[in-house]
Amino acid sequence: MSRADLADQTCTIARAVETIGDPWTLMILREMFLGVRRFDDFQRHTGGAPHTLSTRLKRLEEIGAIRREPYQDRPLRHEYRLTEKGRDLWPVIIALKGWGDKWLSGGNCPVEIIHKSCGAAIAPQMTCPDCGEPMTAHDAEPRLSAAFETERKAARS
Amino acid sequence: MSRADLADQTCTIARAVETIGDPWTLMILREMFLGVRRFDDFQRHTGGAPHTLSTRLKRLEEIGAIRREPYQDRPLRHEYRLTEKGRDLWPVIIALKGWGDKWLSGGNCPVEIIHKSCGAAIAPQMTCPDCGEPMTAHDAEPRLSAAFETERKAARS
DNA sequence: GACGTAACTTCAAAAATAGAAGTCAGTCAA
DNA sequence: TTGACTGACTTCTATTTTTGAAGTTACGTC
Repeated sequence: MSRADLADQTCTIARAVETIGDPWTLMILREMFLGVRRFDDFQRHTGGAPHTLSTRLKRLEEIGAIRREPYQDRPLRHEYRLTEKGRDLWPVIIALKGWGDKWLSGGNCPVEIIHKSCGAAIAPQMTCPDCGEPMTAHDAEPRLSAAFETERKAARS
Repeated sequence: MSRADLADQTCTIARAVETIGDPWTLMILREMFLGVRRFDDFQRHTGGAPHTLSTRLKRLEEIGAIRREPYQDRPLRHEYRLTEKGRDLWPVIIALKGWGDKWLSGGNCPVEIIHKSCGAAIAPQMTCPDCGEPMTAHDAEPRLSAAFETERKAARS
């Protein structure tokens, strides 16, 4: 099975992974949340090869996570901006940052997140929207739909 | 710059991306959070090539996110289990799931998360640990450390 | 009119992935 | 005791992807 076939799976995690779960796409998203919008800046800050970045940006545009907008005529130049769909990826980047800060930082974390409304520098947390308690893997139990369960059991290749 | 060099960056997001930000690693993690522990089951459920999965599992073990443990002698067989470092990746997978459910599901999401302590089927949310409010990209402002800011400006290649 | 800039595209070489087949240490059934 | 089967891989080759350098286009500037 090739990576592209993950998009056909029932599981929405697999689809999300296929769509944005590659290193360079994630790096582009990091940059976008830091306010970067232009091709050359993506290159400078991520270090990715132009072709690689180009394919990723095209893909993100195709799926509607970013849009390409002119910021000047003569010569015509474009910049990339997050759409709502793209901005909704913020928790993914923040979750990666949270893990990186805790386990890979060696003490210093170069980017702080400020919560605008309360002004605190924070590490955002996953919580239960129902009872408001913070959650970790221990507090959660996955429940598969009947159809998905059947599909998984059928997977004997 | 090759993908591996992301590990040397100051930014902890880049490091996290280099470590676990590839499609097959993420798929393995999804499976682990669903309770899968054995090589052949990773193959069946992710569809990844054995060699690809093998390298990813080795890497995850190297960094201490999973450990390989015997579950029987004669013949000796091993299974993979998440360590604390690995379990801490739960928010990453949940964030991907949240986005996938919202934007790619086409209505039905095959896996529900049950919050054990309150019993509700929920979509975990990023919140500010300081004031307890739910957060999105709009509510957050990144603040770069002085050193990191300098490093970024220096990146004119 | 030579140089610079932004946003790419094209190209060849190197690296990674896919899928099939093979390996190894054992169990189980006839 | 031969032969099939299991689980967990490793090896192999063909294909695909990525890298990094160089080229392109359409201007503005000195």
